[in-house]
Amino acid sequence: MPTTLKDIAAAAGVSIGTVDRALKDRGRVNPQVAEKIKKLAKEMDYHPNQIASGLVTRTRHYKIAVILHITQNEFFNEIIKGIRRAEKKIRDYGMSVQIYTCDDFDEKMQLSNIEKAIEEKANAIVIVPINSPVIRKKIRQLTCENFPVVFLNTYLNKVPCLSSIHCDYFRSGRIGAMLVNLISGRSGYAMAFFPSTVMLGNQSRKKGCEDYFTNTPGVHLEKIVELPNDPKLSLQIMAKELAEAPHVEYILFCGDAKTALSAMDVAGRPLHAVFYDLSTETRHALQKGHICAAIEQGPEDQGYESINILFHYFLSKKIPPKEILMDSHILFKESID
Amino acid sequence: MPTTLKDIAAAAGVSIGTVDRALKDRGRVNPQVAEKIKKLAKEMDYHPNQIASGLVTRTRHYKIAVILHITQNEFFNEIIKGIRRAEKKIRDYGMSVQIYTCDDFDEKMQLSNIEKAIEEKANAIVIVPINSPVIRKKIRQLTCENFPVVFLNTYLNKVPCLSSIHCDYFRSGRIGAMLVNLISGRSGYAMAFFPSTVMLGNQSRKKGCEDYFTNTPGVHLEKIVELPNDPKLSLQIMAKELAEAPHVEYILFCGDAKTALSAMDVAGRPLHAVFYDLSTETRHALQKGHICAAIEQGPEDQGYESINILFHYFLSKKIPPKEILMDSHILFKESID
DNA sequence: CTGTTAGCGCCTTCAG
DNA sequence: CTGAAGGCGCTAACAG
Repeated sequence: MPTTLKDIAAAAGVSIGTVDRALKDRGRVNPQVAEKIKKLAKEMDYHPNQIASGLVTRTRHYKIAVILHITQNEFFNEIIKGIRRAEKKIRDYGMSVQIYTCDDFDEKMQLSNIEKAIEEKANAIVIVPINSPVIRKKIRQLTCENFPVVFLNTYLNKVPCLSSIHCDYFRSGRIGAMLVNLISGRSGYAMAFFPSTVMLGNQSRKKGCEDYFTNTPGVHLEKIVELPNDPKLSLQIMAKELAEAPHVEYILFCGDAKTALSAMDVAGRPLHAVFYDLSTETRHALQKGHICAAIEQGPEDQGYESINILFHYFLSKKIPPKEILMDSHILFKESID
Repeated sequence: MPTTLKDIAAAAGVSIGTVDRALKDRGRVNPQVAEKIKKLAKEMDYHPNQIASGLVTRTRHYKIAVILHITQNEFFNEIIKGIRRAEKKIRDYGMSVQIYTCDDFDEKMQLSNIEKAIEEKANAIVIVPINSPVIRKKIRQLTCENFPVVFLNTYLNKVPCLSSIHCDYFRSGRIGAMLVNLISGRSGYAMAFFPSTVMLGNQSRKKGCEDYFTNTPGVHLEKIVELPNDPKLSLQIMAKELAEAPHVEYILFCGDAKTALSAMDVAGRPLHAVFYDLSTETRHALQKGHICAAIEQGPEDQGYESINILFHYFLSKKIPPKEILMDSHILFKESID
């Protein structure tokens, strides 16, 4: 049977109140007594019972604000799924989650969402930060005031935060490149289409991709095309690029799957593709053999983990790692049938 | 703020005790009152607070016995890691885990371990069952007596249990086959080496592999070789098979990685291989490019989940799914650098 | 500086 | 059939 505060109190000949204060460094306790208690706790292998603490924590009603950078898309629906799963768990501990959505990449709106969250007494913020001066300044300020901010899915350069959760973009870029090389049989021509590098994660992924191709023989990477956030425009650009480079047979794509599938259709020639993320479309395309592989970047896990670290932070003042990298998973048709 | 029993009691004008009895169907409560309470609970969106229940459950000291089929190996060390992780979590709830190891595939010893566990008042068993009549009979009997038994990593045909946790062997077989086909550039000759089909999971994996090759053009599968549990003997067999089929360039392997790497070395010609599981050796071989890919079959998750379902079973009488399939993950050099 | 106690939500036992 | 009360381990407020 695990040791409790009561056990230690009995062993030390003091009250549980004193033991609690000593172990949690809440002061107001004779240093020598505290020393003795701490030693005893170690000897008796004491670990605080988290669920009992949880019952107490419940009365404090911690609120977590989740601030997105867009209204929604399929990738973020997955992230939200993870957030909801975490929410279910932390509810028993009296913690709650409030999600603030945003017109796509509207920095002013994101800023006002931050302010609204603070007004509404949020105790922490999970944010998909838009890379703009106002947002950067605001978050710097919050972190300075010791307000916990967690970056989700992407991050900001030189802006401090409690923790930053995202996939390993660089590695993800290398994996994508490797897969294209593999499906090509290590020859021929490939083209990569990546989203705007305004989001820093995308820069990193691009670098990973470049790193692989410059260091590995095999398929030749014709170019990396950066696509805008607008689907129609993206489709045009993609179609044009593919038309202008008829020797390209292999594609690495990150963005809205529907767009890419249309562009491939328009191209009117067999194209072998690797897609990032596993939207419904991507899943179907994979099943039907329209694309060769997909790289899933753990959106659900990211969402869950962003809430989970704040849960532990509130429950036991546990400082999370500065950066948490989630795994990417490689999927083929055979993985999902 | 989430609804509590107290809230419902107040709303219904009865005591907490009555509400509790009504909602948990513990009887001894006026049917009409019970009806009213249940309706109220639904309306007020009541969900029992798991951590509060946990504090109470603590006094019951549930014990889970984990019964392995071997002393240890690297794959099972990972499984045990997952079990330990789960143990940490359930300790607060007054539950404990005791692991019983076994001389390799010694059915008599496994049987006596089961009996020992029962004697020592285990409330549930997680077992990697050896496929032998005595074990099958014993487990059938236990399940008949409503004693919770969970199969871990493998299962027994027509032997009922509370739940069975393992990877999707058939799919895992298909994925391995697909990877070999992919790395071969869809031509040439391959050979597969699988462990003894005494463990039913291995049968399934083999079938998945055969299924893929009979339905997919590309590399030709020369044969599937079943390896014994003995490393030295395995090495001999593997070396012999590879020597007798000098045209074979591609290998799919499941078993002790060191054995396979030695055999590949002995063969003295370039061989491109896909290995199951991610032992230290496999990881190194992957990093150094000695093998092309690995398929990780989630041992850590399996271990964790086996304990976790019993945790929920004890905490809230939640019946787990009959079968829980864990994901396999595909790994290349780029996934682990 | 230290001890005592109420209470978090739930479950169980014991009275009524 | 129903209510009251104690207790799980921990925290915090208060009394000493």
